[in-house]
Formats: sequence, C-alpha cells, structure tokens
Amino acid sequence: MLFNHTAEYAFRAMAILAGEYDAGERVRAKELAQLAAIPEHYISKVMRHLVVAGLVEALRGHGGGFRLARPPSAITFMEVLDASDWSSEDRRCAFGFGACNPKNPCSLHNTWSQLHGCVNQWARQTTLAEVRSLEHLHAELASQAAPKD
Amino acid sequence: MLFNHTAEYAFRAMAILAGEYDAGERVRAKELAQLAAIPEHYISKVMRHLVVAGLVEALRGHGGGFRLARPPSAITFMEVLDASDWSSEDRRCAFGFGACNPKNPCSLHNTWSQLHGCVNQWARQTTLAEVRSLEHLHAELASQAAPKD
DNA sequence: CCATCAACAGACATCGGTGTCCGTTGTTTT
DNA sequence: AAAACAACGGACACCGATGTCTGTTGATGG
Repeated sequence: MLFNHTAEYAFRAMAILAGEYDAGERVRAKELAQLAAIPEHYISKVMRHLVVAGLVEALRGHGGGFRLARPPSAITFMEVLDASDWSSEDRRCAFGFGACNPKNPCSLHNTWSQLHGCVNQWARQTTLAEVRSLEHLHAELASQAAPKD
Repeated sequence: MLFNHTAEYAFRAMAILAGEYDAGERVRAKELAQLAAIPEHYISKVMRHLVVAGLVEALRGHGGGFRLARPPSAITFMEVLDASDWSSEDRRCAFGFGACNPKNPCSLHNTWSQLHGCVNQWARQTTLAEVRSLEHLHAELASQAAPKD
C-alpha cells in the first residue's frame, strides 16, 4: 500500500546515490542492487526510469555506473515518484464514483482531497537531502554513543 | 498507489451504506455494486471482509442486504483499511533496508515516519460521517436550484 | 412445506506488476 | 584492434491481486 515495489526500490537507490554524491563516485548496478536490496536483475528497469527522467546520470563501460544528475537537495521525492510510477491515474480521486471532479465532487471527494494534499505536500517538500547515508549514520552512532533525537 | 482496488471498493461501499444509515434501509449486494461501481461478482469478497470485521451487518434471504453495524460517526477510515487490506506488512518502514526499526533506523526512516504519521492521523480521525451521500448532495444541489419542501 | 431471495463460500480464470534472462550497444583499457 | 566492462533493451516467466462463475446455506413469504 502507499507505494509499490518499484517506487520503493527507486527511493532506496536514490538514497544510496545521495550518500555517494559528495564523493563524486559512480555506483554500478550490481553494487547498487546489493546496497539497496533490489533484485539484481530488476534494478536495470528501475534505474532506466530515473535516467530518462533526468534525475540520474548513467555512464557505460569501464568505470561506469550511476550518479545523481543534481545535488540531493535539488531532487524532491515527488520527482522520484513521477519518474518511477505515479501515473496521472493515481492522482485522480481514489474514491471517485465514475466521473468525479472539483465541480461535481463525489461524496468522498473532500475526504480524499485532505489525504491527497497531505501526501502531495510531503512529496514536494521532501528532498534527498533529508536522507542520511548509512555510512554517515553508522559513523555518527559509532563516534557518539549517546543518541540525540 | 496509496490504496489498492479492494480498499477503494470498500470505501465506496461504506460511503453508500453511510448515506442509507439514517433511513435504516438494507442495501443488496447487486444494488450496492452498481451504486459504488464495484464489479458485481467481486463485491461479495469486499463485503465479507467488512462483515467479519464487524463494521457491516449482513442479512440473508428475503429483504436481506447490508447495513452499517454502527453509526457512520463511529467508523473510522482506519477501520475500513484494516478490514479490507492494510496488513502489518504495509506499515513497516516502506523504505526499510532490511531490518529497520526506531532503534536502528535506516537512512530513510525519518522521512518515512513523517509521511506515515500524516496518513495514519488522517485515517484515524476521518469517519464515515465526513461522507456526504450522493442523495444528500443531489438533494442539496436541487434545492439550491429550485427550493421546495 | 415449498419457492424465492440473497448472502456465503470456494474453485477457477485473468491480468498487470514483478522478477529473470540474454543478447546488444557504447566506453574504457590494454 | 581486441578484450573487458557496464548500461541498455526487450522477450519471457511468475505470482498475487483482481475478477468470474457456480453451487450452498440461511431467511422470508405464501
């Protein structure tokens, strides 16, 4: 529910790439699949969407791999969703009885709008900069044994 | 995305039943299927879940049909989700890299929590009382155009 | 008691998302 | 130029959610 597997994979892959962005390193598909827990033979399709959408740069051949096309702070979760899956179909009033639009709302339209607005706002405002790489997280936990929260 | 078909059907069916609640009328499956735009032969399964969960009362035989087991204001959307689909699987950190829990959060955990909290709050606070039946809506629109009664 | 109604229950078919496989294309190294 | 590398691209298999069909059970009316 909420997101399908493909979108989830995309988020995880982007999170890894965001962690590597400062180092400027490219990450190969096989490596990325392991780090992000994505089926090794499926990641190809996931990444393709992200590359076509212009969120990720791909380079073939020796030394090739994937890299964010922009700084993490310039990539919103909405863009990742758009790239991977969220078709316009998914944005319609999920409760719509047949034809449902703001001018002729169905009986669930208002309720739906509240939820949809909430999710939309989250997706638009959250960027990959919010993500902390596993490396950073582990390093932090290791260096300071006291949690903050 | 967000919700699957079964959950959507459940919401629509409950919306119809909520509109009929005051009248005390039972609605037959075939009728309900047409009103809520649910495949006629599939509605049986959808309703079964809602009946088992105790949200809907079913009566067989002549004059039978479905009816809300409680007033619309006493049924939250979360209950409908629980009844139809939302397994505990769906509540885990959707971005989780393998084992992910509050004590050992993944790099996407915080971000996920924000969205999850938002959706949870919506589902818990919204009840079927928020729903306006098509009848009421149509009646209102009609009365605005040509008031009578 | 019988006929009718309508929910119940499960077997089966279908479809789309997911996952696998393999050959192709483009890049780098030797 | 050849070989190694790694993303690209499509064909195909798989599986669970969805949808269909048919018979059964329980309730009501005559």
